[in-house]
Amino acid sequence: MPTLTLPEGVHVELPEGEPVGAALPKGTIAARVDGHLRDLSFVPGDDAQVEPIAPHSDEGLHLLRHSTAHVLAQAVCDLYPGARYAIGPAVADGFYYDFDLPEPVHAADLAKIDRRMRQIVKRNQRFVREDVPRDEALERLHDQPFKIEIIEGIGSDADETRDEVTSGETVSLYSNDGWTDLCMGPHVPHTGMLGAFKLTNVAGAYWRGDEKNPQLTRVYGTAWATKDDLDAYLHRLEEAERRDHRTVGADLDLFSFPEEIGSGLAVFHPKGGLVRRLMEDYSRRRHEEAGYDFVYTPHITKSDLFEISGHLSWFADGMFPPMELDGGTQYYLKPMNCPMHILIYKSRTRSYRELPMRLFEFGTVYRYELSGVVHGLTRVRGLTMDDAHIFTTKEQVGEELGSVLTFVLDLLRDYGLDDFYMELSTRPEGKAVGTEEEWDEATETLRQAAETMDVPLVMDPGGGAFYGPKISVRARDAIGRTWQMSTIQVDFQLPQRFEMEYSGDDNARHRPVMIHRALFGSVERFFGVLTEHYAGAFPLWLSPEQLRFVPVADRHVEHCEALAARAKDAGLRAFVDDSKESVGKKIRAAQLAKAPYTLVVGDQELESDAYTVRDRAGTESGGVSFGRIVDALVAEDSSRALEQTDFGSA
RNA sequence: GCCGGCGUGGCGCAGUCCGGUAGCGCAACCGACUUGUAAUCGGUAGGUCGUCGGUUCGAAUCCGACCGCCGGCUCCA
Repeated sequence: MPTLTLPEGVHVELPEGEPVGAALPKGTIAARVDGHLRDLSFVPGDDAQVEPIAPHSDEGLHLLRHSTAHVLAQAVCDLYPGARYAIGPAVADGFYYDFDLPEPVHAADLAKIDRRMRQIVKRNQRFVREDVPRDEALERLHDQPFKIEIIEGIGSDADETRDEVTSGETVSLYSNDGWTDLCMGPHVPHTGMLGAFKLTNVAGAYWRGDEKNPQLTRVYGTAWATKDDLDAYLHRLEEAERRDHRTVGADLDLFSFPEEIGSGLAVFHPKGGLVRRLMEDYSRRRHEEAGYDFVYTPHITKSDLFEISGHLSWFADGMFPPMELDGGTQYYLKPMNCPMHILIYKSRTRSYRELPMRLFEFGTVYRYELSGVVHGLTRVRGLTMDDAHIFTTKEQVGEELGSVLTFVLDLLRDYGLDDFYMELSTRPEGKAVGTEEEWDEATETLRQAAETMDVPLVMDPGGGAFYGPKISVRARDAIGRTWQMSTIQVDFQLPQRFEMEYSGDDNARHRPVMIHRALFGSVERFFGVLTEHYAGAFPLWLSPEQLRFVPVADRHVEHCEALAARAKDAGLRAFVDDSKESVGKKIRAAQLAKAPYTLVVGDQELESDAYTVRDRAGTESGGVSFGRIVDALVAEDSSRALEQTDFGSA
């Protein structure tokens, strides 16, 4: 009977034929053996280097979630005889399992499946691994066509799952209580180690992610190391729901999507329009200071333009269908601004002295997004890009990219986002124009610029646009979600397609390089993200309303109006709530409207000219003069502060 | 586009399974109260039940198509 020595000095005896995991110290699941995540029933020998995996670690959670997925499949097979199971991996925050079922599963059925899963958990069923020849596996899973398809694919050149555990000669099966699944493992030792899980929803998903394949039923769940972790996660979900820009947008009267206009086409109401204008105005100001020139271009164009650019051959499906004139000429709504900006460049011959040329436009474009993907303001069919195209010489690209990145991060911070990472997306195989050398060069230029920033960089292989690689800036919001914000792309292709040129100092003609960049991406989407980031409580400089007056009685309205006029003279957005409601009700209305500051004005204030400031948190500060309030708010507004002013307690 | 769910006054919902011509709360409007930091009281008005078609003596309710929304999948220049 060999003995295994774990790093923390724990000795484990290996009973013949028993999984080691069961004998591991409490809180330890599976292990890392010689650098590989392993099922301890297959530890190669007692001289192996074994590190226990903590349940809270990424690997620990992965094991937990994948094992819970097995239990889910087991429960579904019990409850739906004839069910065929496909794949069930761990994913971020949880797991899913895909099934082909004899009858549809509805959200209401999840409770039933959950109960069955908990029975299985209670029985402490061992996860037992067997490595069997392929023929035997095919026989044992003969009524599971998806598993057969996977087994037949194992070991082939296209198979990426192959490693030294799944050799191709044999395949590994994991069984508990007679239910068997094809699986690389590893798993937790037994089902009793699971429990902090919850089935969350049921949805359709294509087999192997291909829309040409049949659609399966996917059951999603979340699983955590402890009940507290699970509760914390569910709480985060609730918090995200509370911040949902679609709800907040309706509650605060910011925007709507009238059905009569069409799917994915937003209208901004006065308050939302004001916030949007404040966002745009600041962006314009900064772009002007950074040397951008503002241009305007039409919304429709003849098909020629997008034939030259290549958009029509790659993205015709994503464009609204053309309008055809009598002569047969086709006009399209523009899905991109770049070709229009290129034509501005091409309107006359250009000199190297004019470069870099930076053309900026809040350009409204239309994209025919599939009906199922339209989502609030974050995925729409009509959107306004804060789009700029920078034309540079080849020599200038590196430096320009560096300053663009600095500019972008700086500006995003002003809007209140400061936790970033960058993603470098490379050539999409089979969906790209230009030579591999050009792509390598453009990618390398981007990488070098990105590496000068003090922000982490991750790779996104194959994620680039058809004309060039891109850097995406991703930002984490107030509750830790990441959003793709700005994109910066280097493009050698469109300058070629449009035969762009400039005269160099050598009196020869040269081809400029083009940088595409959008900071908000889409103004609508950025608006939605900020709404969720702030949960509707925008910082003062972006708030549609800054100071609200609540008169105690009708006789105080006049004084409030006078104060509001003073505030407006100082450049503040002030509002008097003269509705005939109780003070309590008006305070409540101000709070629900996320008014940054509220002043209740009654007889006391008329006499003393000292006010009690109520902020969004409901904190009251008394005895503040109106002059001081105005000065403080003007300062908070102009500094674009993210925190509210502290007036101190009275 | 695909799978599943859903669509009832401005908003949130009940009624739909078991057809018999709509109800609640908030908001709006009117009146009383003139109010001190998160909801004063009373009253009034407002809906061809997403749209079109079908079944039926009769449809919010059953069937079909379309439009739109929600959760995923696929997609995202």
